[in-house]
Amino acid sequence: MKVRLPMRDTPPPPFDLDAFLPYLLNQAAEASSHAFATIYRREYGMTRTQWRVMANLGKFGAMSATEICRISHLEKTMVSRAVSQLERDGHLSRAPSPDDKRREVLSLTTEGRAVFAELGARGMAFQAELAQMLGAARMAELEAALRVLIAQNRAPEGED
Amino acid sequence: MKVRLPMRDTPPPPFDLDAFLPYLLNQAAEASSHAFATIYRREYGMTRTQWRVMANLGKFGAMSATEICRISHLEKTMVSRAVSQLERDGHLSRAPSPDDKRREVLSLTTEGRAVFAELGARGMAFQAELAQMLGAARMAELEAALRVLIAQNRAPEGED
DNA sequence: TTGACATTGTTGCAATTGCAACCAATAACA
DNA sequence: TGTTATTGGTTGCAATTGCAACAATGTCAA
Repeated sequence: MKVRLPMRDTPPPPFDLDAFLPYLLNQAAEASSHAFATIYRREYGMTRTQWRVMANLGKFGAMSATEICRISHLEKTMVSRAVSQLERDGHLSRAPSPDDKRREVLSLTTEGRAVFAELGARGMAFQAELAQMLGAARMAELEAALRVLIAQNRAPEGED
Repeated sequence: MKVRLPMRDTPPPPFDLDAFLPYLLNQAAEASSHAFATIYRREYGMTRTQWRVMANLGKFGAMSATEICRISHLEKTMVSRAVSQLERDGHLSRAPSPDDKRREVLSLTTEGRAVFAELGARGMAFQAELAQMLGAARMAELEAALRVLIAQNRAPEGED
């Protein structure tokens, strides 16, 4: 049986990066996104930012760049450039807002919607694969935990 | 009771970026790392890569840059530069490997170990806060799920 | 031994990023 | 009104990134 011996001080447990949650999250994010990122990069010539802009327009319909910024938590510079490229590639079109001449209403073109439909379908298939790795219960738990972390740690609107 | 009506085709469920696991993981990673990143950036003038290099040297002791690359999954260019900066700032020192004149054995200086001890302690405190947000059970579940995703999705050594 | 190939770490360079400055349009308000 | 502040979006520029090329060293078989 264990006896409590007198000791000067307990050595502090060493920090282990490989068990540090932000690091694990980052590694999991990179690993899990890799295969899908390859699809929209190689097959559609899109960057991650372009894909996110398209995904938001695909889900929510027409909206302005600033709204996309708020929803997607992307820098407005990146959104501006992604929009230009998506427009150049015929995936979206801009329309001046009638009531506010500063705004531009962005919406997917027919071709953009087609690309979104394809990528969306493949995204859901991909997600199904991930769900299979974990099992449905674990997957749901994971999603819930991630939402807690996001809600509690998200920087409050333009901090830092 | 629901009756199966004849229909042309069921509308496919739309893709929702906000429920896409890679996206959620990325958002959770960014949100959860933000506060801690601020610490090593602002208080120690270190980048994320520098912190990771230091964390690995702190845990494993002396090792070469290439070994750090393998462990941390960082590009060798970034490691090379991070090492230069850490050396410039007195956090680590290089020693030529006696048996292989190409290699350099890297190790933290006394000062580097002190910084690692401080940051490590704060990292563990930070992790404890995160654990409190989720509860111990959820936290353990989360970690397990992340390890599964990493193991199953990690690109097999220099793919792409 | 030599010659082909692999490995370690650095650097050149082009592409990406992000902050700040900017322009134009609108809102707020004295 | 006129004046000032705010907002939507773009662009300049400096810093960061990452791939490819590189020099130096090491390995191994002919």
